[in-house]
Amino acid sequence: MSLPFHVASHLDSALQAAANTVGLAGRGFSPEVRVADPAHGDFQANGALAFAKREKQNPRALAQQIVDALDASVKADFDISLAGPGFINFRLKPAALFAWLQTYDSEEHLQAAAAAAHAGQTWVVDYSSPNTAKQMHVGHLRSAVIGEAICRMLAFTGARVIRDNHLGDWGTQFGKLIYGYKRWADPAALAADPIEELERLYKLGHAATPDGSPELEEARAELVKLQNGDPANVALWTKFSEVSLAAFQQIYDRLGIKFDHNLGESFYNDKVERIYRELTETGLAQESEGALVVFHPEHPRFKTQPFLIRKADGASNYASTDLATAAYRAEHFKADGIVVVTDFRQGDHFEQLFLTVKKWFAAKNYRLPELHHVTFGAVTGEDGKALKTRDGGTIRLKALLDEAEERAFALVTEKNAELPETERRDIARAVGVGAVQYADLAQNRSSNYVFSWDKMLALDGNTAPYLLYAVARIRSIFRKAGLDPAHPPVASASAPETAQELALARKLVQFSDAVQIATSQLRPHFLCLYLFELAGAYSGFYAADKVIVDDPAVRARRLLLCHRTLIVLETGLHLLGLRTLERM
RNA sequence: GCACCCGUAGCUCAAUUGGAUAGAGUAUUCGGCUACGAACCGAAAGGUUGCAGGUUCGAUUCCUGCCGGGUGCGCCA
Repeated sequence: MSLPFHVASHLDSALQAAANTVGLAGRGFSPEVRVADPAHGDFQANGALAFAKREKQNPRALAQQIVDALDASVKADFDISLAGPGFINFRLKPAALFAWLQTYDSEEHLQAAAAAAHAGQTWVVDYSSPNTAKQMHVGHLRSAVIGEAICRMLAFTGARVIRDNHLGDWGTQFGKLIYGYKRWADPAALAADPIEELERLYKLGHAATPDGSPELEEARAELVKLQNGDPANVALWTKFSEVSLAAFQQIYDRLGIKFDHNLGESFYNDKVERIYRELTETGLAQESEGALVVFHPEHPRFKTQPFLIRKADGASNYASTDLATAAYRAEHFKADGIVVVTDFRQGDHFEQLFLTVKKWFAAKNYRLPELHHVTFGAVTGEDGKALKTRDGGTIRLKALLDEAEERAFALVTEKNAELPETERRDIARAVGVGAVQYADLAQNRSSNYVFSWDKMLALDGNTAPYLLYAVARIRSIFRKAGLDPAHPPVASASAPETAQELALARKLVQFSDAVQIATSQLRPHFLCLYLFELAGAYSGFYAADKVIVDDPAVRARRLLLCHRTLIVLETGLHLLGLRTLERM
């Protein structure tokens, strides 16, 4: 007996087949299988209700018919019952739970099983995307953290993932920066903290070039020289990009992020002529007040709110480069899916962009990838307002991560003073940064996110420390028993028996469902919620059932559960971008 | 003015997209370490899901109208 990885879709197919044998084929019956409240079962099928309503049948009788026709293997694996107006409830029998746990016995095997979802597909994920010559601040956190988790989930489910950092590395601000740089650059400061110095020079340049001033004309001239390939200005611009990327990478290293490409706006600067030409010749774009714009007549708002793709002065803007970017990703990377992770305020822009891309690609007969704008809400302080430092300044990402590590270090030292300092520092890095990442991922990304040190570093509740603690406790059992968790002695293990063993096993089997829903909706919080529930089931099991007991059969049975919990927790946390620990 | 997001227990959040008695954590009150990490576990209590209608076997979810908060709407990205 062996169950497929994704039990819910297995049940879905079985129910569909059963429905076909009782004459429902081709009549739009859908089983609607989902994870159930434990009070009712492990999985439930709701499809009989909707179908019976539409066909004016008795839903309960219909459900009974379908259940009767189910394949014998399904009846062998599940206790099946009808409830209420026509719910079909499925509860996995212990032997079936055991079979599943035996099969999925490592991170590699879990991944191999999950890889069917996006096998053979290429997905480009555009996230983080800071502006060069500027510090990364707290506003950049969510895109980086959510984007990386999405990359990992897509890769885990079989996709070839291309991580593309769409840098803001082009535009009018560089004229002012070069203007400031040429007058006031401090070589020592530039060597010590280049971004800090570039920000200072930009502010000076900006202040020195007010609207209508001759200084502003000079700054514009610097920009034109840059755009025309002036060697000195191009060299400066290149230097700005290089030092910026080096600084960004220090942040990315701490967050476990490594981009495949840094194709910023500058990369698309020379690829916009084609956009103007093709959108004009397909009739999508039109001249309006000297600019080139796209209207969408079928849209209530975009029929009058234009999508401006070329400014009246002939210059490109981010609509033009984003259109070129979509084409490049579709053609050069052969993307099946494109995900752009930015805050919700850019919703209008991407809605217009995607509408335009769909019409443009259709008109030219280009293959259209799936297009997803993954949005998220603002990060606020506990007062509900934008997160700021005490004196009202912007919180830098580096400072935020430093503080997370310091707070975590104080906690680890308080709880585990006997560990050597180097290990406590290492633990603090994983716990502190992990707490920041997890707090961001654990809540539905569409709402605003209230930033609270105390909540994210709490050791109970849906937090990184709670999950990392569960991992550390499992590893501790193996360590104390002198066992290698990579090779658990579980050959003589048997099916789960106690209430806590069964509850834990049931939760483990639902991992596939959690990955599926989090990935298909590009919402990592579904995975977080699952991992929290799994860790809770493990803690309940841990408190009730001692693992290292004399009875070899009981011991093997419980070690198997410990081991499978360990791999699922670690796999899940790695998918979220967190590092897991041996001790904490 | 038009549009989008949010509004759920005192607080911070879930609710698998229309399913069963709306769930967790926290705070409060009890109980549990001579068992592998008590950084834990168990229990109690806490709700007119912003308000008012509507759709149907069933609504936190969909529709309409209000009320609050946030955000966006031609040459920044």
